[in-house]
Order: sequence, then C-alpha cells, then structure tokens
Amino acid sequence: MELAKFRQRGPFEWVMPATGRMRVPGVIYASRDLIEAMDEKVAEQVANVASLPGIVGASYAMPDAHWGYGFPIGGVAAFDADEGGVVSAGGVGFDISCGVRTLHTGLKLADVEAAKARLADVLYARIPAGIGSTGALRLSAAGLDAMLHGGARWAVKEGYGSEADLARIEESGCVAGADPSAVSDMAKKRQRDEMGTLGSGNHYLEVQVVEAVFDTAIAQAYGLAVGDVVVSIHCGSRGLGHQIGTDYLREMVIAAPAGIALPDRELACAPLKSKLGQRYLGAMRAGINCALANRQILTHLARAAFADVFPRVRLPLLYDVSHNTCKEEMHRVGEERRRLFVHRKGATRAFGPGHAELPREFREAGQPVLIGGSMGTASWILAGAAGTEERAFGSACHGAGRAMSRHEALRRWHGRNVVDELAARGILIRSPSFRGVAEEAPLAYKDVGAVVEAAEQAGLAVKVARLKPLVCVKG
DNA sequence: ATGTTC
Repeated sequence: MELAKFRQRGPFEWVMPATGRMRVPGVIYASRDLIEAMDEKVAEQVANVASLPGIVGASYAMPDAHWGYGFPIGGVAAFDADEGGVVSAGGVGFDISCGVRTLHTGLKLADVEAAKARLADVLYARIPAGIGSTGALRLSAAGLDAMLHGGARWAVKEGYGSEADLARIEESGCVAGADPSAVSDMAKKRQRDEMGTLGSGNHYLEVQVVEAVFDTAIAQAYGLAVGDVVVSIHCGSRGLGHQIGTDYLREMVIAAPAGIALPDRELACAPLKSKLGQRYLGAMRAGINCALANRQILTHLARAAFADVFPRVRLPLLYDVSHNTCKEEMHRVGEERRRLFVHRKGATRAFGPGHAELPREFREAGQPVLIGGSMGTASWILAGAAGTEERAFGSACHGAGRAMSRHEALRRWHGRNVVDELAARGILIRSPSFRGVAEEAPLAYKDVGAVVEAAEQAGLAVKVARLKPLVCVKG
C-alpha cells in the first residue's frame, strides 16, 4: 500500500492521523516490507473502523493484517458502552472464537519419528475433519444449551479432559454472559452433530517439534525445550459460529439506518446499550463457549489417539487462545481504568507480565501467544510483552495470513503433489480433501517468521519458541 | 471460516 498517509512513530508503527469521519487515529504495527505488501483496502478498513461511535484510543491492525469483511482480519478495536460504543458481528468474524491450543506430550523428537506414520494414521482415524464432518456426540436441545453456557467447563464435566485443563484456557474455559436463547434454532441445529470436529479451511491438528528456543526463561516457565514434541489444535465454533455471524450481520444491516451512518455496510453494528447489541453479545459468547468446548473434545480425542501409540503418555494443556472475539475487559486509558469491549478479529489476546487473568505460573512470563503457521511451515509460541496493553489493548498477531486467494492456489498446485513434497521433507499430511490441501499450500501464505519478527519489534509480544510440523491432520 | 453460492 501507499505509505504517504502514514506518520511513522517507530520502525514498526505506522500512524494514520484522524481525518474526515475518523474519530481516532489508525495504527498499523508492521515492518516496512509487510505494510507495503498489504492491500490498500487494509488502510481503508482501519480508517472505517476508526469512524465507529464510541471507539477508544485507536483503530489497530496487526502485522498479519489483510482485507476482511468490514473490519480487517488482524484488526483490534475497543469500544466504551457509555460513550455510544458499538459491537459488530463483522468485527468478530464468522468463525467465532476460532483459536489455537497447544498440548505438551512429554515425548522427544526421536520417540515420535519412530512411530510417525502410525501416529498420523491413528490421529486421522480419531479426529473428524473436513467440511460437514460430524462427531460421535449427538446433543439434545438441553445438552446443547448446557454446552453453550459452560464451554470447556461443560466438556470437562462430560468427561472430556480434566479440571487442570481449565486453568490453561482464557477465562478458565467458560466465558460469562452467554445467552443460548439468543442463538437461532438454525445455528443450534447445525451444531448438534458437529462437536469434536475440526472443520475445514485452515483448521488442523498438528504434531510439532520445538525447533528453536528464543527466550530460555519464558520457555522454561511454559515447560518447553528444544526437541520437545507438542500437539497444536486450530479450529473454531464450526457451523454454529458461522450461523450466528450470518444471522446477526443481517439483523445489524437492517437495524443500521435507524441509528448509525456507516462508511461501509459491511461494518454493520449495534450500540452496546441496545437490545440487538446485548443479544449479539449473548449469542457471540455462546459461540465462544462452543469453540472452547469443541477444542476440549478434540483434545480428548488427541489424547486417546496418542494413548493408542504411546500408552503411558499424557497430554497436559499448555494454553488455549481465541482469535475472533469481542471481550469485556478493563484497560488503562490515559489516567483512568475503563471497562471496554475489545474486538479482536484475527488477533490474539496477549496480556503482558503481571496480568491478574493469567495462571500464576505464567504471571511473570506473560500470556502464551500461540501462532499457527500455514501447513508445512513453522508455528510459533510468543509471550505477551510488557506494555502491550498500552499498544493494542493487550493484543498481538495470530498467524501468517494468506498471500494469495484460494482460487489462485488451486490454479497453481495439486493437492497430491503438495502432500508428496511435504512427505519428502518428513511432514505427513492426512486430509479428506486434496482440494483443501492445495488451497492451503505453504506458499499461499505469507512468511509467518516476518510477521512474528514485526510483532516482537513493535513491542506486542516476545519470541519464545519456533515449532516445526511432523504430522498434520487437515480439514 | 461455511450444510464449499441467498
């Protein structure tokens, strides 16, 4: 994009002064190379978000930002309900609470290399993957509502995992204020058979090895060392979250003319202090709990698969992060602490050292920030940096971000070839869809290393460890 | 991301 409209506040911070209908400045955290490569639409969307009522501080974009629906993916924006602030379905995204969790295995690379193909087959047999995939669970109406209220806490009560897992999930695995009655029957119907499924697109379950450690002290606090094998699960709220997004986007577009003048109808939103805004928050929180429960059940399935191959191995949870949320949080703004509704769309919460929400054992290190790479490339574990609350309300990047469209990727690659090439490099892919594999080819994504480097240089997060994939179950 | 195009 054109850089003339920005004023640089440091080598990795680009400020767009508030002009026209913008109420606050826009801020993009990126290297010169990354921001130059971003679509002009990202700046336009950052500016559009800055024009929404009740926005506080600035409209932010992370180093992996790209063009999204209304809000950029990689966008962060906080709103104050007392100042006419809004909540936006497009500002959360369709895959509500899509996120990543990483599990320790206690195994070393050599242990897994010896059994890699069998492990890949067992995981693929146990983990339902692909569009429209269904799980073993069939939820009744009452069971579904209990899940939407209870999130991962509900899943643990149902026998999926342990109480210890909950301490390693944002909000202890269950976000308050979920309102299942605000979720449509259609959304619930779509989810009835989809609990414990991976879904498709960029969702995956990966077995990974810690390839490099960049901060020994934090790595130690997280229980990570070079050669350790971990499991990462990337997925979200499946059909339910998508249907909630669709339902409320429609309602917010219809309601908009009565209230807010929008620069782009994709920014459809509702005042936080409106019935529609409150209903969406209740439904969106139910969607978050659905994603947390889904990742918890998938964790249970991964544990069962590992037990088939390594009978005495346990898979304790390192941490679980969500990427597509609107969360009510306290933040310092100037001299005061204010209750804000922070939209993170394709952005990870990244609380720095000392934050009261963090588990005690991570309090000093800062929050684990789990960055999913593209299939066949590195993933990263970062830590929330000191001062990140002042930079982007305690947020950081979430992944590599696409470099080309799915259509373009399909034109360039065949899934079979991608699988073979990765196998030659020791990375085993198991997927129901060669088409999906082609769409997710490693080169269809930006360089996640450059994104992570920019996040660190911008002071959002600290590099802790780089992970290399060994096995990937792909939706 | 998504019962892969309301």
